[in-house]
Amino acid sequence: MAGRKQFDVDEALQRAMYVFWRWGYPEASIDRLTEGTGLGRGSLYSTFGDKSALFRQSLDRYAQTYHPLYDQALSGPHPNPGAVVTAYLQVTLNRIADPNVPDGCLLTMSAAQFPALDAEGQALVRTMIDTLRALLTQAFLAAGADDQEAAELALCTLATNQSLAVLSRTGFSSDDLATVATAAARIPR
Amino acid sequence: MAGRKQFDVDEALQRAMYVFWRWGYPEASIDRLTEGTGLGRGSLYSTFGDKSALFRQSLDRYAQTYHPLYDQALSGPHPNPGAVVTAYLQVTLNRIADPNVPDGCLLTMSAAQFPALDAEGQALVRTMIDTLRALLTQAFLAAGADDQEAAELALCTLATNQSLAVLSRTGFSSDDLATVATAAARIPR
DNA sequence: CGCATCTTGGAACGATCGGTCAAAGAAGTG
DNA sequence: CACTTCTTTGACCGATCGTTCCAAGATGCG
Repeated sequence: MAGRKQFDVDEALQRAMYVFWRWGYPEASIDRLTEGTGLGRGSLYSTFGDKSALFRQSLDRYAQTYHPLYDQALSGPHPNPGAVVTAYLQVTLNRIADPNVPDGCLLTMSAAQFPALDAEGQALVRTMIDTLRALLTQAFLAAGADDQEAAELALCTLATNQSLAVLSRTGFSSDDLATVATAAARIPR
Repeated sequence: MAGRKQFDVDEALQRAMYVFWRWGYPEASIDRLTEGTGLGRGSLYSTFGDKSALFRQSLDRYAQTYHPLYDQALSGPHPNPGAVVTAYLQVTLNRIADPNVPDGCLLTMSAAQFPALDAEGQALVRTMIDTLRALLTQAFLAAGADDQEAAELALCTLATNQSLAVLSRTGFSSDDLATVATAAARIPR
């Protein structure tokens, strides 16, 4: 049962990402990862390296998949922190369509578990948040905000996104999430 | 080295709470709990029961300690979601004074790791969040908001608190936290 | 076909997990 | 002092952790 790879690396990485997303790094055991990906232990290790490396590749894939949604959501004429609701509800709809997609946000969950990550994981999470913050700041600058406004709006967008992620983890309804996001949209500049 | 209890139960519970707070439930190993509390395994188990029971007692203690800060922060004439900054910065100041106090918020961290908790832990976290939500709603009703406003402001306060907790986990500065909280305070009713 | 190359599944490793238990010793009571 | 009661310490349990490794088998090439 071997010879050439019998699975799609990208698809396996996506499934591994879901496992980390759902369970968090500490509870994403190798057994859960092998079960979630359908790969054997040997394939998993030879393809992605150890658990920490797989986690970092999952974070990378996550950013590549979901960060563009921010640009999209904030590219309108009057971007505001509540615009993340667009991106967020898109993910929510994805989740309803595909029950494999967990609640919340992998990056936010990883940030919450920060002390439980190893040094490399912590460094990557910090970098990703800094990158996202810079990306959001650029979006608000592009929309005409001055430096201070852009910095503040970027921070509030980040904060709104994180709270939506945490709220959804404990089963708050889409209506509640939308309420929070639209309230954030009313923050006056 | 025995006879009568040689430690203060309340103090031990407080230290155990810090361990869960810092590491999260899955990474709060019994070894870390014994080290953090200074108790032996036998004392820990005979006093508090198993790990899950100790976690729930830690959550209870957390609520008893920190939920009154919300009442305090929102008891003024014009409460708003940003008023949580008062409570939050108080905790931050506590943390600076006592380095044992971890970053973030135990309840928010537990919510983020929701799927990693057992059934009893999940039920307790949900109950605590519902209780907090009701508590906040009451505070806004008492301040003269109508039902819909009170519900919305309570939700936003909860959301702001959660984002402050997550942001602080990755080392965001007190200034950044204050920016988020004061922005939330400007949400118009 | 013969051979080298690679993948696969699963056995096995030491470490650590949560949890239990018994021996040892301190305190209270008479 | 004798005796009971309770706490503490640390060894120990089976299960699971992350990781390594190898035999078995499938593929591609000459």
